[in-house]
Amino acid sequence: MNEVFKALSDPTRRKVLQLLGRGEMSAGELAGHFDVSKPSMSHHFAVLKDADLVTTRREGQQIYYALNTTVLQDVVARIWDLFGVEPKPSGGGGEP
Amino acid sequence: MNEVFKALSDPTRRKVLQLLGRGEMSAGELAGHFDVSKPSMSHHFAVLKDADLVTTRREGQQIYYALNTTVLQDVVARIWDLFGVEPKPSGGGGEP
DNA sequence: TCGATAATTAGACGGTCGGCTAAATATCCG
DNA sequence: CGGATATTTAGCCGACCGTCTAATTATCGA
Repeated sequence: MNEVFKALSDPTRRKVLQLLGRGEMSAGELAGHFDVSKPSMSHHFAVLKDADLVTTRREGQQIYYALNTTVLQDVVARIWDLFGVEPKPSGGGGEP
Repeated sequence: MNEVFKALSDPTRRKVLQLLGRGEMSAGELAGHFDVSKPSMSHHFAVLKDADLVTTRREGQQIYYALNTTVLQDVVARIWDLFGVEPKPSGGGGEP
C-alpha cells in the first residue's frame, strides 16, 4: 500500500496514469509526452509497475503499458476505509 | 492537488489522518502515538495543514487537529476523475 | 548473423525530505 | 510578573528521489 502512495506522489507518474486512462500506450509513445529522458521515464514506469498500478504487454520491440484499474479501485476504496470517513451517498465522485 | 498527494505519501502522516478519523485530537496527544520527536510531528502536522487535509482549533494551550473530510472526499473524487476510470457501482468504495 | 530500433539497467549527482536538538512563541495560573 | 506547559520555528544532517549519460538487453528485418 505504501508503494502505491509513493507512486502517486509524483506529478509525472500521475500524468502517465492519466494518459493511460485513454487506453494502453507503448513506453516510447508515453515518453514522448514528457520533457524527460527515456531512462528516467523507464524508471517511473518501474515504480508504477512495482506499485501494481499498471500492467505490461510486449508486442515485438515495443512494451505496452496499461492501467490496472482493479488495483486503482481498491486504492480508492482503501482510502475511505483507512480514514474511516463515510463515503459520499451516490457514486465515487462524479459530481463536483 | 500536488501537495495533497505529497502529504499522503508518508506513512506517519497517513496514520495521523487515520487517528483523526476517530475524532479530533490535540497535537501532543497525537504525537504520543508515534516514536518521533514532537518537533518532527509538528512538521508533519504543518504538511497536512498546508495540504488542507486537516483543520486546527486552539483551546487554551492545546491545539486540536481534525480531519477536513470535505477535502478528503474531493481528493478521492478527483482521483477517479484524473484517471478517467468508472467508479464502482454503489458508494465511493466503502464495501470491500 | 548483422545492424537498427525499443526499452531497461548501471552508476553518478543535486535537491528534497524526514529526523533530531536547541531556541522561540503562546497560553495558563499563582 | 514569573514559572510551567504545549506547540512551533530554526538550523543541521543523512537518506532517499528524480534526473542524466553511457552501456546493456531484446527483438525485428534484410
